[in-house]
Amino acid sequence: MPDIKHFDPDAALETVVRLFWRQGVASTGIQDVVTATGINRSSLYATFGGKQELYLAALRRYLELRSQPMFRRLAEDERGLPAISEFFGALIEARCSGEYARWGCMVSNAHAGAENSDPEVRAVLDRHHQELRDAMYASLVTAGRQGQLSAGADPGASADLLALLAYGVNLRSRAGADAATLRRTVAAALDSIGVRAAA
Amino acid sequence: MPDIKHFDPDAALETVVRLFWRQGVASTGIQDVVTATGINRSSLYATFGGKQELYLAALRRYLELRSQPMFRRLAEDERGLPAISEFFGALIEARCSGEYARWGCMVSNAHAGAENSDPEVRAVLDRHHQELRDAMYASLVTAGRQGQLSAGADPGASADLLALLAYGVNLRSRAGADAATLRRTVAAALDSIGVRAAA
DNA sequence: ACCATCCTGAAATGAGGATTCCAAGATACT
DNA sequence: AGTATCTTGGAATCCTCATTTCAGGATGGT
Repeated sequence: MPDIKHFDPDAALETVVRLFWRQGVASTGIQDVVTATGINRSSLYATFGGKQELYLAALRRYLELRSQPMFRRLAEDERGLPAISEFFGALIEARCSGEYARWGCMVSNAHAGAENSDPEVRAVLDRHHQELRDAMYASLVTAGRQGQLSAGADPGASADLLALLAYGVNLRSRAGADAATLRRTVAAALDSIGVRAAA
Repeated sequence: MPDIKHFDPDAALETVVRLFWRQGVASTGIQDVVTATGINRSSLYATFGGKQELYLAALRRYLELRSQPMFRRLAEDERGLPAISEFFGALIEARCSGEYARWGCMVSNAHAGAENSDPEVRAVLDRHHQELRDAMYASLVTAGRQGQLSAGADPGASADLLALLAYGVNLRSRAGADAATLRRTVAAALDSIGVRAAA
């Protein structure tokens, strides 16, 4: 009976993700969204609700479609330290070159803004951190099983360390950090965790 | 001949630092500044210029009065690894409890926002990073002179790593990260750099 | 062909944003 | 005391913000 939507909500939300990702929620107006998506204001509000709900939907989409696939791949990779090395390699590549260069990570960016005081946003942030850390942990346990870890290394603390390192990479890359330096830093971190010359 | 200022620009700027630090520049209005400082709009603009100049002045003040003293203390401390450990201890303490708990670091926060596209802001960010890294490096060289570093450790790469770790601590603490976990993570990082049981 | 139902476009709303203007007040030197 | 010079308070400006409203258009089941 009713009329049908004249646009694809999924494609629209992807466009919104990129807007909020690059500029942050506080610096992005609804007008920017209207212009970028080509959707009318009314349809926008009818489909997604207000700006806060739109941001939340975009943040959740980022977590699900951008972060979690990387986490899963890392956690399920059976190679141990090389998997972690590859994870960081891909991260630095994505942060420093290509379409999203210098955008940082949408979730990391959310940590620093005023949006993190919203409980629902905070929940996404915590979930992101938990899953990142857990993926690191799983990969480190795999590495340990294969004798890749140095004697004193604690997988739990190392997972925390590597997770925090990822946030550091995300932040500094947004301000123009050199990819080669970031790679060298990550290599040193992995080298200090693993048995010498394992990474 | 002229009338004299009826307020203390230095105290006012300190108030502004705290506003921008906590809420970010995009979420802080000039009205907020007027209310918090008690200064009139006209005097504000006559003294500091517009919002962007005010933010820059606040950011530079933060770097000079909050960051640099910590960096200097670290660089000049002759104890080596214990100095680095103490630096992170004080950092985590400041980020997780007391007056500025959950505010993060104003410079780290600036990395994630849209303000980082301003070249003058970017310059402050780069300067902050350079000085943080250099202080770490100096302290690591001191540690190396005293035989506190493990055989394969490279002071340069380790300095990069610890600097990025600090950004991670700043970010995650703003989203409510547990102080004990952060301490444990830092301890593990230092442990992996130093000779066993040195930190 | 009808019509209830939803979608769309553009304008309207009202709050809040940064910035400027100006009259009135305060200052310190002559 | 007079006056040039600066500060101050508060209103005024103009723009952008998020959100709502509503008339008209499109849809698909009957």
